[in-house]
Amino acid sequence: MRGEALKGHLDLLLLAVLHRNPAHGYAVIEELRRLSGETFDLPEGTVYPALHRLERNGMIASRWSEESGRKRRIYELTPQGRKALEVYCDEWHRFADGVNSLLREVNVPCVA
Amino acid sequence: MRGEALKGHLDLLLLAVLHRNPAHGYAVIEELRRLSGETFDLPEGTVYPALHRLERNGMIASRWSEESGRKRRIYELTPQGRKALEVYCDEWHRFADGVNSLLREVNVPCVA
DNA sequence: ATTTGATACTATGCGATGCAATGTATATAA
DNA sequence: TTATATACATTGCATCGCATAGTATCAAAT
Repeated sequence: MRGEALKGHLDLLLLAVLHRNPAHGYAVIEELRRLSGETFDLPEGTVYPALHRLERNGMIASRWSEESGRKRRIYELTPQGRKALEVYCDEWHRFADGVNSLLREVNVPCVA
Repeated sequence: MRGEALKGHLDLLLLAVLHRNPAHGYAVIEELRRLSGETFDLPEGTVYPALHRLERNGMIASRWSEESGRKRRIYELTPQGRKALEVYCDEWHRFADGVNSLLREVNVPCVA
């Protein structure tokens, strides 16, 4: 997966994962990989800064957790984040419909 | 449509439009709007530099055309561009499948 | 005849973003 | 005790969409 493909859709993915369950950063990465069918295997340098940004913007909130001596920062959606997720989800569908519509119209010869 | 959503997918869209027919920049913008169901209404500042970049990378080739006194730069796919289009198209489908898979799994409440 | 709007291209620079790279620290298994 | 997986954080680069600004032509409206 080329990196640029993700741009502008990462927030949707992260909010979606956290909508399922509150989780810490490392778990988010794993869940993202698992739930996307191994499609998204994001590096920490991508996910951690993005989580910080989402928290800074009030989309998610975090608390420290210490289970079995391990420090983890647990993130969960705020009400605002829940709303944003719906908006992003709508935008995603309109975007995907637009691309698919175009590809259908021009009859692009995909390998798949 | 948020700008960032487009990132990393613009080349696919442009190559797809030019796969249908050779066209000049302005026409590409109109075709893109029309064929996407009015979803993509891209500014010139987005499309022209992108076309230049695609030409620089050997994906498309251009020639000047002067019909009815109007100077236009007509772009068309190169063989390399045709190949890249197939690759991008594959990547798009994997990407979209990944996102849709995730959204399904987490049961995101889209408005739509 | 002149203004307006659509057509058509070019170039510059900003802001946002994904991520490679690097560093720290702990738990567990070999 | 060495290695591996877990877990977090930060810095800076490269890329990219696009706002902005500028030039020029043609058609239609005033």
